[in-house]
Amino acid sequence: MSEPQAPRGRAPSIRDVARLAGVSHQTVSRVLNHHPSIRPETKQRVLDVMAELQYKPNRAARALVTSRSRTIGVLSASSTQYGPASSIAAIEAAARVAGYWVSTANIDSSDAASISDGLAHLAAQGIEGLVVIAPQVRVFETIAQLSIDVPYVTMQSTGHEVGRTLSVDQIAGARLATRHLIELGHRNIYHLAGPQDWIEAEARMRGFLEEMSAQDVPTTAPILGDWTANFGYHAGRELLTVRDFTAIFASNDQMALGLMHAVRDAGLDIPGDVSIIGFDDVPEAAHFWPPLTTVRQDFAELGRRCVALLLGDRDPSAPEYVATITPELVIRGSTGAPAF
Amino acid sequence: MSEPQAPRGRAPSIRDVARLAGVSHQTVSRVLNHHPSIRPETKQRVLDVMAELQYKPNRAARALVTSRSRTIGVLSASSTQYGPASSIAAIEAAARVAGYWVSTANIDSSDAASISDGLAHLAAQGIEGLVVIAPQVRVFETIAQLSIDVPYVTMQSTGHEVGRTLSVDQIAGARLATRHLIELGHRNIYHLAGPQDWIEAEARMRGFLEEMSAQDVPTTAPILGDWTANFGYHAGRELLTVRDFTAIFASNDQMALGLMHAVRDAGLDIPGDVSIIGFDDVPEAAHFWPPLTTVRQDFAELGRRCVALLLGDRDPSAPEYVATITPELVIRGSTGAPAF
DNA sequence: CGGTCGCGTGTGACCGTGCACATGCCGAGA
DNA sequence: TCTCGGCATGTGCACGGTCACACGCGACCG
Repeated sequence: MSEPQAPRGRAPSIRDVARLAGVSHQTVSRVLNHHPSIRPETKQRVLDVMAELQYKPNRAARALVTSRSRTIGVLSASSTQYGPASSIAAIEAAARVAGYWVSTANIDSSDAASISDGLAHLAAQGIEGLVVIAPQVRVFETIAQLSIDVPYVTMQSTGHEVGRTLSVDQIAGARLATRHLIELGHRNIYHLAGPQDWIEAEARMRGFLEEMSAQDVPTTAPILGDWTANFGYHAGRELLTVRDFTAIFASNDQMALGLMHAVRDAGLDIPGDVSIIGFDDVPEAAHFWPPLTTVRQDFAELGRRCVALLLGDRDPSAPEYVATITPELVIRGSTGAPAF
Repeated sequence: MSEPQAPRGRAPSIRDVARLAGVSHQTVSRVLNHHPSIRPETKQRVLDVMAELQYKPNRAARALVTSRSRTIGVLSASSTQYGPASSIAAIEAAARVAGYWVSTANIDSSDAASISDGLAHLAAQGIEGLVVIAPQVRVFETIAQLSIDVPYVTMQSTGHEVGRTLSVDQIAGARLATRHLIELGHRNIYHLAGPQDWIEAEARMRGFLEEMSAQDVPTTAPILGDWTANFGYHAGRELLTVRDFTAIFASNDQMALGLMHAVRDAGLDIPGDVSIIGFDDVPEAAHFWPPLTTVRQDFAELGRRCVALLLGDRDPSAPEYVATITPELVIRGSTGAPAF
C-alpha cells in the first residue's frame, strides 16, 4: 500500500505513468520528448506522477524504436597516456552534457586485428559518432573496409583525411619547437620521433623538417621511437656515443625525460652541453630536472570540440572540416644556447 | 539483385535470416544463444545465412527483452592519471573479452553533485556491474542513497566497505616503503599524503603510521596533498625552511617528483641530504632524477581481476569479498642512508 | 504395447518506447 | 452556417529480439 498501484518487481513504464496521470501513454511520451502541443497542466500532472514513481525512461526501448543509440564511440590507442586520457575524459564530460553516452574501445597498436575488433565492438553498439584517438593510418583503412557509416572525427590531421578532423596543429607545434632551438643558435639538431605509423608522430616530424629547411639548417634523419621514456633513454645512450649535436627535439615529453636521463648519465649538462625540448606539456614536465621546455597542447579543449563537432549542426554542405587548435611553446630550463 | 531479398535501408533481423535459411526466427535466436538442441546442419545453414547477410544482433532489442544491458559502469575520478587510466583500459579489455561493454563516468572530486550525476548517468544505462575507481568515501554513501542495486567492486579497501573490494594492499605497500626508509637508518621521516577523502590516501597514511609505530620511530603529522607534482613542489619548499627530516615518503610518484624538484632547488642532494620515496611506479619514475624508489602497483592486473570478480561466479554465500594484490618495492636511486 | 520423456523446432505474446494516423474540439474565414 | 485547419490527445502498430508453451517424432521403459 505504500506505493499506489506500484507494479512490483518491474520498473515503471510510460503506461504506468499514463494510468496514474489519467492520460494515454502517448501523452507521456510527448512530455518526455518536449512536444509543443501539450497543455501546461497536463504536462505538470504527468511530470508529478513521473517524480512520484521515480520513472526513468528505458534506454533500450527507446534505442530500439528510434534506432538511435545516443552513444558516441571512442577508439583509442594507448589510453593510458596523458594526452589521450585527458581527451577521453573531456569527450565523456561533453557528451554527457549533450545527453550522449560514451563507449570506448582500446586497441593495441601492434595488433592489426585489434583495430577491427575494436571497431566492430563499437559498431555493435550502434554508435552515432566516432572519435578516433588512435592515430594510426591503418585505422582509417579499416573503417572504410568495415563500411562503418557514422560521422567520425579524428584527433589528428592526416593531411589526407576523409572525415572531419580536429587537431592541435602538430606541424605548427613542431615548427615552434624547432625554431626555438634554431633561434638559440643550435645548428646540429636531432629529432627523436614517435612511431612512424602514428599520424601525430609523422606530423611533428614533418614540422621539424619543414622548419629546418626553411631556416636552411642541414638535418639528419630522425630517429623513430615508441613514445616511452625507456626508449628515450636508450636512444640517448646510443646518440651520445657520437655526440655530434647540441640539441634534441623529442616528439613527446616522456622520451625527452628518458633522453635527459641518458645525458645526465653521460655526465653532461642540460642545457649547457645539450638542449632538450619535448612535446605535450604533461603536468609533470615543469618538475623534471631540469624543467622541460616543451609545446603545450590543450587536450581537454580538443575533446570538447570533438563532441561539439560530432553533435553540432551537421552542415551537409561542409562535410569536410578541419579545425586546428594552436599549440603553445612553453620555455623552461632544458633549452639554452649551445656552448662553443 | 546484388543482395538476395535484402531488406533495403534496414539492418537484417533474425526474421530475415530465418526466411532465407528456411527456419523460424526462434531457431535463429537459438543459434545466437548457443542453445544445445539444434541439429548441426540446421545451425550451419543459419550461420551461413548470417554471414551472407552480415547480420548483427541488435543490442537494444536484446537489452529490452532481457532487461540486461551487458554493460559495466566505471565511475572514475581523475581518469587522466596513470593509475586509474591503466585500470580502466584493463577493465575495458577484460570486459570486451567477456562480451560486455564498458561505460565510464568521470566525476569531479571537488563536486559532490557530480558524483550523483555520474551514478545516475550510469544507472540510466542499466549497468549490471559497477567498478568504482573514484576512491572517495562519499561515493559509497551516494550509491546507497540512490538505491542503485547492482553488484559493485571498488578498487580500494576502505576497511569498512559494503561491497566487494579488490585492491592493491595499500597499507602493506606503505609499510614496505616506510620500512625501507627506517632500515636505511632514517628516523625523521615525513609523509606527504594524498587528499584525505581518498581512500587510497588514507590507507597509505595508515600504513605509514602503523609501520612507524611498529618500529618505535616517532612520527610527525602527515601533510595532506592533492596528488600533483605542483603540490609536491610547494610542500617541499615549505618543509625545507625547517629541515628537520632526512626522508620523505610521498603518497604518489607525482608528488615525489615535485618534492625532488624542491629539494634540488634548495641545493640539496638526493639521496645524500634527503631520501625520497614515491608510490605507484609510473613508467617514467625510472627516469626521474634521481631515478625514484617507489612501490609498484599492478594496475592492469587490478582491472582484469575487477571484471572477473564482477562477472565471475557470484557465489551468494560470500557476498563480502576482499582480495588484495601485493605491491612491490622498487629500489632506485632516490633513497639512501642518511648523512650524519 | 501404451505412456512418457527428450529432442528439435515452430507459434505467438511481450518488453517499453515512438511514430503515423485518427479523433474531437474550437475558432476563423468564406 | 458550413468548412477547414490547428491544437490537444488517443489508438494501434512496429522495432528486434527472447520467453513460455506447443507440437511431432522417435526411443525407452514397465
